Amino acid sequence: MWSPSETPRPEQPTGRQPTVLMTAVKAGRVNQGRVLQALHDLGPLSRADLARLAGVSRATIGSIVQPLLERGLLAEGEPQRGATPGGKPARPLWFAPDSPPLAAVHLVPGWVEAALVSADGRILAAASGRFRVTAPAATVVDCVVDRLNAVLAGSAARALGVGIAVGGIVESTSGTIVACNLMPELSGLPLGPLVSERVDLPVHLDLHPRAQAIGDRWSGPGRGEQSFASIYIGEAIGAGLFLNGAIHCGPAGAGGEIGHTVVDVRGRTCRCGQRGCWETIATRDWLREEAARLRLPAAQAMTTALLAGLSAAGNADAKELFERYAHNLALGVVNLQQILAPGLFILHGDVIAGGEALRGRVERQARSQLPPRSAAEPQITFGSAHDRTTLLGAAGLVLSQSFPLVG
Amino acid sequence: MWSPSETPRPEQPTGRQPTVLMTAVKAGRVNQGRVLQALHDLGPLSRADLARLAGVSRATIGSIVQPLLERGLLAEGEPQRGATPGGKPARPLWFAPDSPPLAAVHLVPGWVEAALVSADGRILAAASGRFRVTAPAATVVDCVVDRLNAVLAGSAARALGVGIAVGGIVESTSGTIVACNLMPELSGLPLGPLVSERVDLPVHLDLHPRAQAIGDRWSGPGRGEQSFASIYIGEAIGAGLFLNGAIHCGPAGAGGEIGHTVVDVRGRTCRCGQRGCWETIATRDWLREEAARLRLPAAQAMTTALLAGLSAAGNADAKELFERYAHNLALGVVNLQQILAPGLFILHGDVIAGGEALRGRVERQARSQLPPRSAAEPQITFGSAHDRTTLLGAAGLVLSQSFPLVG
DNA sequence: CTGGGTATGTACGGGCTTCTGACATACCGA
DNA sequence: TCGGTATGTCAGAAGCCCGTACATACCCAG
Repeated sequence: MWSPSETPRPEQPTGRQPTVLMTAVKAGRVNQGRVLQALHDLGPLSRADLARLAGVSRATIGSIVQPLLERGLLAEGEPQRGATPGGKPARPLWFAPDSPPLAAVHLVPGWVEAALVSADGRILAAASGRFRVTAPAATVVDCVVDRLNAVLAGSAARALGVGIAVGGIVESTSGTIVACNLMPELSGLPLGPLVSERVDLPVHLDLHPRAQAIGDRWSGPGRGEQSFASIYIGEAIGAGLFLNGAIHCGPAGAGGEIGHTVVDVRGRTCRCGQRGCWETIATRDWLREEAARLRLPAAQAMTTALLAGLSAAGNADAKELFERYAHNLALGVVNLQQILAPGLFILHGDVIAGGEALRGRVERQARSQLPPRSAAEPQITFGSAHDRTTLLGAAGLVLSQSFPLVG
Repeated sequence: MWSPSETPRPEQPTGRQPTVLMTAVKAGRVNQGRVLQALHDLGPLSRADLARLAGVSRATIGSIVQPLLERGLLAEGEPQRGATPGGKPARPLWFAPDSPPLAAVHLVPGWVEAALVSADGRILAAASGRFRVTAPAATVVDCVVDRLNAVLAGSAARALGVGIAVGGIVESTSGTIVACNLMPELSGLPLGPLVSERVDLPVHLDLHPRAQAIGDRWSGPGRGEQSFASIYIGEAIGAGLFLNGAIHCGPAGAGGEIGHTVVDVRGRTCRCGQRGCWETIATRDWLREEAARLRLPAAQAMTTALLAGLSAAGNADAKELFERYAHNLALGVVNLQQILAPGLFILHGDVIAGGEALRGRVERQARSQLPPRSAAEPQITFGSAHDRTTLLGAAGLVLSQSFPLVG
């Protein structure tokens, strides 16, 4: 039961994308999505609150919310007194504790993690497993389905669907892994349909940084934000761009390859073949090389946490390197801000260990590098340390697909 | 009668953006916009064609189109025989020759151009004027209104509205010019409301590169494209980003400042204070400096056309510089492609004079700099030489605002 | 000249959604 | 016990899209 929910119509007179019209029922789904989003953004709200928020009548909100209550996705909380005396107390709406859960998978080279997530973002069950990077595709699929079945077994209610986040290049419309540098066996694998058939649930496949961005939006620092960039800085660098209320996705799932934007055209050669990619000066590898050059202690095991410690302890070389690393990180942020002006940048991965010392430095650097005329100063935030964001985002993929926010 | 058409609701419980819901009538407007877009993309189409294109019944298209016919925006053409024999000949729909026109203004330092544009993108009348860059704001407003009245007088039908494209930083929601480096007198000027009051028409103000992108979309190489970047390369560099069927606009109208993204962090200092902005190696100024360094003939008046000529004539230095310039241009394109993957890049401004020789070089350079795994190779196109695109785009602003394509 | 075939445009009822106004409900305080 | 106030709901109306059926217009074969 493979269901990308929007199968492209088979034949079009021209080669371009079809013109798609708005329908009453589509409008209804969009509105349901907007209400869910508002609840996620602002916490439990009564129908009256939602009506004021959207500028519509309470009756309208009632009719939008009704199907969600009947499906068991939402539930009414205890009546609560408002600030003003008098009046009927409002019954806040919130995600039902026993709502149909969402299944999520995070697949990276050699490792897979599956989880069952409640609609309000709590992880109900989790299971993970390792596999050989060189394992054949079938083994990987088995591993994914195994872990998925393990977490699905823990729930009496049938899950709404499965979201899969993959590190690599994917085509989300067909659910196919186009390429995966570190697991070449998976290239061309239609993982979405395969898993969908085995677990008999709709499956949504997408890029890891994009899922991460959705996770930030649903239950991270991006909550309630209209635009932000969610950047992963680890062995590689990628970004999920949330722009004007929707995750950005180029043709065939491209985009977000911010790690391979050139910032130092005469710099060192990147493994992608280009010179001076951001990755060459902003990943841990760069940090360790520079640390070794400066003969810092434990250079080969250098982390942002260690460096922050050395810097705070007064090591001049470490201090300089720390500042330079912040500068390098800020470079990519600044470029993105100039182009898209998301305003908010949520950093994940290795940098998080650098803590407030690093965050503040990056933010200061970024702001000083931007022209003062910029209306809103960009804000830098770190994701949470125990990084379940991607997993939550994978779950959010299911909701995003079920309730599209934009027509 | 200032009308940004979507005045934000006055008071919200929270500080964030309001939740906005979909309405039947909104859906109707969106569908009207989609139909107009399809017509603009594909030329005159019958109702049956449109129905097939959108996958809906002919009756639906009929009801969508009816109000547009009654408003005089569209008209039925002569019955035309289809390819197959038999059947009632289709009556193609197209923009009415006597449809209500759109007014457009292009305002740059020292110069203003106004035009009356028909709905199908023909320029019906034009007027331009100069003013001193240091002139007070009132003078500039007078100049704009004068030229506007001049072109408006030529039409019996009342115009739908006025679109104004401004080189500078604007806030489109309030119609205010936030800052304008080369005309500091205009900073903070609420040009939109001022003009709207004087000509008694709704006015839509936006950034020059964004208007340019809309122009490309409505009547340029971007026609029918879902995503592309429209880049202006002149004394400065700016970009309008058309992403997934909508023009991208950051908070307060920010974004698109691609000229000040860093590509050569150890390069020369930009006037913005940063080092190695794309502008420092991709504008005409760089070209002339390098030409002078190489002692090329007419270095101080060097243009891409001249350089292309010298290169074709066999001048080795010119050839090398030409290639290097193409490389520099490609740098920005590649970065944008990595981040957003628009797939299509429409270049305007000085570079156009470089002709196919330059276009081909930039495209080749860009493709060679991108990893081969990229699904779709980026395409480079030049705008038309007699560049009326911005003016047409300013007119398109009016339509875009009247018929939003995305709910 | 006539009738079959085909494709276009339109009329009508049905379903879905939101909007408006009115009504029942629930709590507070006098 | 009775106003005052805020919440949630019900019924009717309006707007939009959808499916079907019907009138229209043309070609072509006989």
